[in-house]
Amino acid sequence: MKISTRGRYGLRMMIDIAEHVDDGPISLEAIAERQGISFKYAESIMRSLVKANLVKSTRGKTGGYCLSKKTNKYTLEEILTATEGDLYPIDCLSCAKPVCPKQDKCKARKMWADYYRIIKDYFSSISLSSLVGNSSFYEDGLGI
Amino acid sequence: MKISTRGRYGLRMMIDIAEHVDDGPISLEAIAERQGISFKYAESIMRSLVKANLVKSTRGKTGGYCLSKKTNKYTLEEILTATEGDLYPIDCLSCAKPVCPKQDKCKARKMWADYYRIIKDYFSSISLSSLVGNSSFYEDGLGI
DNA sequence: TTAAATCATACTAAAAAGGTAGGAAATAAA
DNA sequence: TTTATTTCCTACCTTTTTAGTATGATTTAA
Repeated sequence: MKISTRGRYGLRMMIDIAEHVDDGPISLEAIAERQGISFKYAESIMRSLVKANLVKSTRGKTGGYCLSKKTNKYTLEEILTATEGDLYPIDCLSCAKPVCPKQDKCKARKMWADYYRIIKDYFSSISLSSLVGNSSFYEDGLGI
Repeated sequence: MKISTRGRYGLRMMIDIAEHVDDGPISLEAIAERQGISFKYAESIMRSLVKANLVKSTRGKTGGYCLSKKTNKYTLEEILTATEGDLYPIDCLSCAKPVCPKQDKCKARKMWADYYRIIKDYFSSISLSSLVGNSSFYEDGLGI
């Protein structure tokens, strides 16, 4: 039930970029430094964020990373999914996984499905912007 | 973010006992057999349930396990905590763990704390009885 | 041309998950 | 009282995942 460091660090890295959004491309070295994450590990997490199109990279000297949209357009759901993988509590809820043979008789399945819906809705309801700066979270909603 | 097999199997074992609550002590062999869990692994999970006082055991011939209270008095929160460990998404929310030095500056902490509250409330609101038999979950509430 | 940045692949170590083995202790029934 | 059947206990093993590292190629502004 724990979230991994990839998810936690990835979110912090996104917050870091968001807080320096006016400084042009942010180098990974700066992000890793500020966040206290090793450069190499941060690099591997950042690649997940790039692949998910959550950040844009520019290579070469003065290169770095910047956001691909406004901070209030990001949900934690997409950030966590990109870094952590899907949010299913159990694999058999995923269409991508083989169907559980006991599915029809399973007494717990609906409970897990409802649980998934709740946490997905929660993370979808929180924008990156609500975690940035001094905004004390929940102050501003998504899309504002 | 995945729940482990201990949590899932533990819950199914509890459901199994609840469904055979009138048959006297239920042997682990019968439970493991019905649930398709290896005897030895089921044994290790069951010990967690016994230690948490969720089930009572009787040893010797004709021994087995039975519930220590009525099925509608169990919440999934206590069953999952017993088998899975605490439900904190991140360790630094736990009093038992060392305090995070960045705690005060952490932009994500409140979000994680709220998340924890939501999932804890969810599991606390669901009784074991609501997963037992043909009751299609949510039909009966806790304490009914 | 070069320094500074990302990109890409592969690898390793530690921890957690998942599961097993063997035997001691208790108890009802023969 | 013996025996079969059950739980209890400790220790161990294997596999998977997590967390992190190493090396070098590629890109690009200065």
